[in-house]
Amino acid sequence: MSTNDNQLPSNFIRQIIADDLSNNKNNGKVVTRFPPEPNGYLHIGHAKSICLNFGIAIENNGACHLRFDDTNPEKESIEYMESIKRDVQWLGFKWNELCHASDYFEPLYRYALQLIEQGQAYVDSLSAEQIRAYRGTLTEPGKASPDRNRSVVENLDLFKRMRAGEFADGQYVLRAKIDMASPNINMRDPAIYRIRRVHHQRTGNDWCIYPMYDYTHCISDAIEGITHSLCTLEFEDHRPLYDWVLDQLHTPCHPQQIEFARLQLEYTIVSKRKLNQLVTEKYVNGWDDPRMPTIAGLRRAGFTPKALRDFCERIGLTKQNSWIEMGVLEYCIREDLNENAWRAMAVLQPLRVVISNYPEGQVESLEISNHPQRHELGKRQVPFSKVILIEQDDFAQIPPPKYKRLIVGGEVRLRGSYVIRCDEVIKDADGNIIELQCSYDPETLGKNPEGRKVKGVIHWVSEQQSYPAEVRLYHRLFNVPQPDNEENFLDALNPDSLEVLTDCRVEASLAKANVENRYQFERTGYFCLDAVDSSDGKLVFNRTVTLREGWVKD
RNA sequence: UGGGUCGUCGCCAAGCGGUAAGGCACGGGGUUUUGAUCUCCGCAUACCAAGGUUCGAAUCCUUGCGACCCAGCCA
Repeated sequence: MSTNDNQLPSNFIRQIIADDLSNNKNNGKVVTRFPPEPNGYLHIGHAKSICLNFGIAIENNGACHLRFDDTNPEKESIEYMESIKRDVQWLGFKWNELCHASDYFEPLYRYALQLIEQGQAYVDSLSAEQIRAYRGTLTEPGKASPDRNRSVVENLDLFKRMRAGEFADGQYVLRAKIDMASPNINMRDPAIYRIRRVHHQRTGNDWCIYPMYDYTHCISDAIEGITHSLCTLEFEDHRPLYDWVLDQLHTPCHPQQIEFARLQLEYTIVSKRKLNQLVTEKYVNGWDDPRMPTIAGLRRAGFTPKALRDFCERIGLTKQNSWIEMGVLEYCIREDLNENAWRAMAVLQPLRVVISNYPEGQVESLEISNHPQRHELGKRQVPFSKVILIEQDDFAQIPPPKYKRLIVGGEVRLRGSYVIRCDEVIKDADGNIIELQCSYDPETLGKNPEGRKVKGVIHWVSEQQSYPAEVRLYHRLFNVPQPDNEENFLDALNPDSLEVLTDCRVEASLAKANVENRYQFERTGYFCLDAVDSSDGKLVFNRTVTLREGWVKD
């Protein structure tokens, strides 16, 4: 699909690519890559990168690779790889090639030999602590390791023996020989290979040395013919090293690294380490807990791929560190769901209403539209009877100002049904309201009553013809806009982020609800069936997002 | 004077020397059998600050100020 790019919002990366194309750089090709390390689940910050990389490729008739940056087997797993593939596909993207940094372990090794032969890499016997001490500080230059001038022959021998497994983990490291006095600390002879006897999820025990990110990433990009290597701002300082490696090795192509600001969303975190901690220490129920900002969590909560893609386009792309308000994400999902979700009625906290003048035992089938604007979505039958359930909040003995729901002696419209009047409140011995005695106006089905205006409309279900359900209301996971800035982000956790309602009743049509569908429970929000905890006999709904609130009672 | 990057509305963000787009949020009208949706209107004489160049500066120059990133054998 090619896109008319003057319809897409301009951003600095689109401009760079347009310029490159007009200069026929890379022979007019655009190849990008999304390169996650498989050490956790993807989150909404990754969604931004996915939409960027795949989007750029689609817009320019180019290609985008999914590449696993799997050079640190200690933290990586097949489970994470599978989840990443699933999430990228669910977001609606197809990779042109599925790659792994580990596919290149052999060429990477040969390139390292070349660097050594060129006198641009050496085997160092300093310990990690010593290397840190030799590196200097932000304001002071580093100093050379005693091994820095080891001969090429000796370096070659040692590096080959590193690979052969003759040395213990940590005993040696291969370092690029650049500049120990560079003001850019990344250029002070960075380590590019370490000895680590760890089973690799793909290469097994073939290797006991593993290449480091800075050395691997640029070469992987070059091998794959990537034209634009898009990454986040913290790698700006690494670009000189990215370019240095490729310059020494004379690779067939030299991709351009371009950095952009990572997504920061208010009231949430996108640090993999911290998300991992929430899961392993059971602050949430897994990576796909609907409160998590992971793709899996958002999916389970009922977010749609379309809404997430729209969000990623709306937030823009710059080099400015910025915080996106939750309102933007909520707007995106509401916009999609408002248009596409089927309407239904569900009473979350039921209050029994007996319609005294309605015939005992009669059940009427009312036909109600599945969508108020999109009539092509059809209608459904909703049973009405003498005893119905309404929301406790929709009745008030002492109404707050501007209240337009049910009050004693007042009238209200039952959505898609009749107008009822509340005649009497029934209470138990403790004074709790347990039932309302109401009467209905048989002349008000499908038409307004004569001579009076009924302002309020409330939802309802028939007591007998409704189904029990559990409804989970999710609130923000954190109480502060920027939990990452707290001393301890766990202190900012919202203890009430999960609210479980177990006495809900949903209209009959929802008994056939399926996981793929999204529903608007009229007047309360957007919901979907929980993909994990629902079963044939049990309905569990997750609230994706509330409806926009135009009126909030005190 | 360690290096790198960034400062345009409450939050994002266009703008690339010709006189401040757009979105979200917010406020106010209208429609509505969802306090939803939809719709109309309003919302920066002003672009971190101060100088300078120019007929003309958010855009160019100078000097300040502020914020973020970097001292893993993580990515």
